[in-house]
Amino acid sequence: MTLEEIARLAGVSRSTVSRVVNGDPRVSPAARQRVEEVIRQQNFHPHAAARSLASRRTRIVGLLIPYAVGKLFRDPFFPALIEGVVQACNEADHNVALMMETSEGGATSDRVYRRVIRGRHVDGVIIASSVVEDPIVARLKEDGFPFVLVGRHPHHDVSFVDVDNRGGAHMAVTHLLAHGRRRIAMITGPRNMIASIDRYAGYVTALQEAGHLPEPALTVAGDFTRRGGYHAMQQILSSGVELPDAVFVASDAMASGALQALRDASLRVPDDIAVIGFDGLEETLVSRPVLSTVVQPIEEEGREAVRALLELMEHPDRAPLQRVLPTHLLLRQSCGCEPESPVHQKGGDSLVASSVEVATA
Amino acid sequence: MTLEEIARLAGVSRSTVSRVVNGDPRVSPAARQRVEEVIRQQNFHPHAAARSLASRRTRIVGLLIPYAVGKLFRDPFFPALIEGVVQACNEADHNVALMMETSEGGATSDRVYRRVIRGRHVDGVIIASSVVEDPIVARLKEDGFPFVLVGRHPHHDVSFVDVDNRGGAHMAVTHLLAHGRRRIAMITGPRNMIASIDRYAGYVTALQEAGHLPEPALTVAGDFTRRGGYHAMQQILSSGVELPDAVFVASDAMASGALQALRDASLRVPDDIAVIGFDGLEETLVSRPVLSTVVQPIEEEGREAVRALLELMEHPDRAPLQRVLPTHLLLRQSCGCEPESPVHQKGGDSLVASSVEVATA
DNA sequence: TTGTAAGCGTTATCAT
DNA sequence: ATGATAACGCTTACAA
Repeated sequence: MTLEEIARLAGVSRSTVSRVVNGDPRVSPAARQRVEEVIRQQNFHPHAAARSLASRRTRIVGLLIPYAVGKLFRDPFFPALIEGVVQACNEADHNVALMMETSEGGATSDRVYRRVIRGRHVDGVIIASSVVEDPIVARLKEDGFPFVLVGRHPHHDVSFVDVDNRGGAHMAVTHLLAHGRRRIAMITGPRNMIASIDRYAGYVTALQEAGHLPEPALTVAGDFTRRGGYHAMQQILSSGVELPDAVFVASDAMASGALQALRDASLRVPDDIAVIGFDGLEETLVSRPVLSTVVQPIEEEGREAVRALLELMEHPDRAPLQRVLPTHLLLRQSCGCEPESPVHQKGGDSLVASSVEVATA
Repeated sequence: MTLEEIARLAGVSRSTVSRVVNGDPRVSPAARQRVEEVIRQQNFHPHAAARSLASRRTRIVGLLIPYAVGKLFRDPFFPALIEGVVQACNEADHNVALMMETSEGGATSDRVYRRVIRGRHVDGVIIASSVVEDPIVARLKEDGFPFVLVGRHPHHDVSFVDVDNRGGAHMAVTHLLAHGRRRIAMITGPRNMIASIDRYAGYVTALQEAGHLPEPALTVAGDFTRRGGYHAMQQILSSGVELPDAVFVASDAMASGALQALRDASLRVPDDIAVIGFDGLEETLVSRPVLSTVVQPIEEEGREAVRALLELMEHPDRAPLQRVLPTHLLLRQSCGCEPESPVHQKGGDSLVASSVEVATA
């Protein structure tokens, strides 16, 4: 079934059918109705490749998971991001192509890049969770290919959507200080990820504003996994220096591991050590005590990335779009805000969308 | 840059360039070399849409996440499956399009279906985690469109890749019986998912073989989430009947919740109640006590689904391909096999690929 | 081994 | 408002 056949059956020309399909207003109501009827009868749908070839756009958005963050792909962060991206794409009648660099050393990377980007398989690309100085950025810029980063980029001339990592971290640490905590440790993410760096920066700033200096032995890098958080916490506990009375952890998964390590060390949370995490994903919020955390709007970030990309594709020489979404504190047991209770908290139900407001569940 | 221009620069015809690009052997070494040189110089890559239009294949595989399982998408099961799918696609120089039904009632569903399937946007589809009698199956069959289910289907005429859910469950319950447990409860997954049904069947069979009858109050359905497992366990504990001495849980996420509920109820695992989960995903294995579980090869399942689909696309009228991958037991603390230890276990490191062999970490 | 030429099913431009 | 007609960039018989 092709446009041509529909045209014949409806007694009009190919062009008219094309106009109907594409919602062009320059069609008489009579013709439109006849064509639509035939289309329905024949259950016709235009051929994607033919369309792309003629219109020079695929209506496909690429979602690239760089190799560097592939190991984190099992973290619920990515499903959340994907959901947001797909949702926005569905609304805009676009498709999503998932690009993952599955082997190291850039072998797959290069093949995928050539096939997908240079082969014009997609109209634009969203890069999930960028690492510092990812070479793909330079390559895309050079090729003049529309792209949006999830996670900010130091250069002023690239588009990105980010969450306020620094502000969120700052709020969390300031909150711990308000609880009277003075020796605040931090478990960061991988050092090559910008989000890690920003969260650390917020931690440092908050301490400095309170007249404290971050102590090197109290900052340990994890890898965003639960196990990484466990080991990082152990490392802090066994560092030989005076124990901290609080710890800010750069992801909920790591915070969950840290809680485990504290339990294994017979330390009470929040009595001995208060804990605040980062993410606010439902999946990782359930813990004993219930985790206080910095909530970031991941799905919204995905949606926003698509919106930005579509705009960039529409107006290729528009100035770079840079949007930072607010984070907010969700205060519960692990920081000492809520009393212990034997029932599960409904995390996420009372979240509000503001960077300064503090929600209590 | 087009084939035509490459041809001109290399002093050959369009066809020759096409042959070189597609690895056709009918090209003289001299010509091939010249063409390859020009292609490299110009950094040329064939236009995907033009290729698809002429060859009538897109080299795109659709990965469909039905709406019914969308809520489970945050479970690490899906990232694992996706990784397997993408990996196999990369190897075969195919792309993967992610299709999710993001709104209920089949609205998005229908739009996505028409656009992607009928618009020949993809050459075939992998359906992730099928529910009982998903209408999409009938539709794909009717359209004669190549597809593979992840998770078995009762009909003999559809292709699928599955894991041995029933056998895995059977092993787990039999193992609990071998530990001398007699009142074995089960927390199942959603009742409309075939995997849930199969795991329950394995549980029932194992009990029956041992001369026990499954007790209704000891079987509760969860939703595959941690919170669901928590509540299901609570329900079992408060059902009024004699407490079980073991519980088989249909997913590790739920098992993790169940462990929490047991801890909150001051019951000791495995002393008072032994627990075995299902999944074997690294992410959910970390717990106190370390979880014994049925390991299923999810990534491999994804890879295998792609292989089956590619074969089906190659030979459209081949008989349906049905492949069931083995599961195996990973025995650790929660069933009573390993002594308690304060350090984290390295889950997944010692896994073996056999349905009967029992691995101890 | 190489080239010629006819599609593939649309969109887009230009008349009418 | 409608219809010819020329792209779009490639694959694929078929011919040489």
